[in-house]
Amino acid sequence: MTTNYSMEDLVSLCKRRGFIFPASEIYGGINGFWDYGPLGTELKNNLRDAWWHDMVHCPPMGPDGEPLSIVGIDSSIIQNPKVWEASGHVGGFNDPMVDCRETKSRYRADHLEVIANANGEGRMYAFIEGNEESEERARKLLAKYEKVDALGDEYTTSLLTDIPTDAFERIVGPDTKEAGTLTEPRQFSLMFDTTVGATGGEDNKAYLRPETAQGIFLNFMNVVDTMRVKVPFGIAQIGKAFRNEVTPRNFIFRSREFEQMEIEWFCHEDEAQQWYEFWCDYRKDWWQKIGLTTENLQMRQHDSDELAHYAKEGCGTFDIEYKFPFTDPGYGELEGVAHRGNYDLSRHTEFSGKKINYFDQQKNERYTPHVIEPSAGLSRGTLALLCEAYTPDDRPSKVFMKFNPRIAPIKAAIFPLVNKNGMPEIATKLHEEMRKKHVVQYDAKQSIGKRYARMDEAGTPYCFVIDGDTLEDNTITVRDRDTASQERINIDQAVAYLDDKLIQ
RNA sequence: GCGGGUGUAGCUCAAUUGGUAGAGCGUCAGCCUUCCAAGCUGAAUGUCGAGGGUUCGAACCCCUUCACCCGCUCCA
Repeated sequence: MTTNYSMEDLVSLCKRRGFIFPASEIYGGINGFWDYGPLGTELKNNLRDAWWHDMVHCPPMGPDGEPLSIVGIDSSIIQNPKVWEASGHVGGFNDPMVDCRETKSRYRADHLEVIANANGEGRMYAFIEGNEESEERARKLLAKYEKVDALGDEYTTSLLTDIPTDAFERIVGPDTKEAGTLTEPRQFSLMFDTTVGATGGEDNKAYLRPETAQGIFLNFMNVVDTMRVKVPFGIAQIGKAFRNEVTPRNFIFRSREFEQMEIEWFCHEDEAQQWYEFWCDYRKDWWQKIGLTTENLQMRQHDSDELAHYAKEGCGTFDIEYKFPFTDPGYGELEGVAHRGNYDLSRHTEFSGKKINYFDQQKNERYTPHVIEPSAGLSRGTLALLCEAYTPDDRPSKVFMKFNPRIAPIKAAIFPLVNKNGMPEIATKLHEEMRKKHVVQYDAKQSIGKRYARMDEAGTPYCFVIDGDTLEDNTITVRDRDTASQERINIDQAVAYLDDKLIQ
């Protein structure tokens, strides 16, 4: 299936119908931030609640036929800054980067070396550390520049980071022939920092979490000590995370403030592989269950060179990817299932000096559990649901949102066919009854066709209409969003009818 | 961060060679309407993305800036 609409069409509908707006729009917006409108909030909350229900309150059956044990937490966005040193986010991801103005290439400053004559005068040639081809090229160019056949000992290499910045104009980049094209090393901090306390100052610097996972690791012992859980078990958390992405792009797909739904599944090292496979399969099934179609989903194993620092060992990372309009025919990450080993718990043990492990009484064994992490994007999931639902059609609205009823922002609408002759009274009564259990809307304005069309764009799966016959025989019509077909049911059965349709 | 493009009403878009903005749809109100944006009448909404400059005069030309889109780069 190839996408038959553009992302701009979807963005336009989201704006028009109150799903998603640009953040601080009246001030010209702000790059990488978005606000959820009334319908977008309902949609996102429905996805969030479905996940929480299916993972925490009613988790799946494990391989042994017993339900999994998963508990939830909600940790603080700001933690002690040492957390991010232990996690590897400070240091590992604060790499200074160097850009080449000529070739537009970007390099990590600490991965570049420079070769020059020992007195440090004249041109210097940069190359990529550990890359023979690159180094050879630099040596050749330097030899040519110095007009020598071979470089002797008087030519030495040094780290780019040791070169004073006023000498950069004499450096030739790894992929260019001109000197002075490299920028000064610039810090790319992908974490937002902030200041705790009213007095401010560098000593009070803290970070907005770049992932919710660490909050779970921090509370591992608290949960073990209070919840009577036994390994294997999981801790789930949903919440905001913040990353200073270099290039926010593609609507809410890559934004700087986003929401994650993460489970850290703690297990014994010997069982990690088995659980890893379990979670890969289960999580893909779950996305299908929530309404994404098979042909738009794919599983992709990470190559070894793209693995995160915490996933270097163990069985790697699987991405569950969705075919978004802007990635089509490719796919974009929706959820990553990573084997984090015992990296995080070990690091926190090391950095905090506190005991973080698990004692298995039956086996009489104390160990640091391994972790399988199904980490899903709530924002990205919401976007995938919007993309999946967007259905161009020849009906009056030209498009309708084919949400799975379970996650639809509005479950049903109640209309009097005509706004008189006793119909509004009956419709109002039905609306008041239905809204006690479900998100429903009442609409009596304008023609019935317009009202159906409005609900089509909002993705409301059912419309109940009170008409002339209702006055005679107590029946109403139900109109199905996807087919526009109608059936008659007794008004007394309307609530049960909707209940039934929403249980899936 | 780089290159290209775009920015006019809630949405989609017009506005001749620079002469202080329009349409369709939507929204709202009234009438009318017994099942798919119907009909009639009427209404509201824009500092033309923002700031500066050139000009007698700028939506239009120039500069700066912001946001969005596409391609690089990045994406723990």
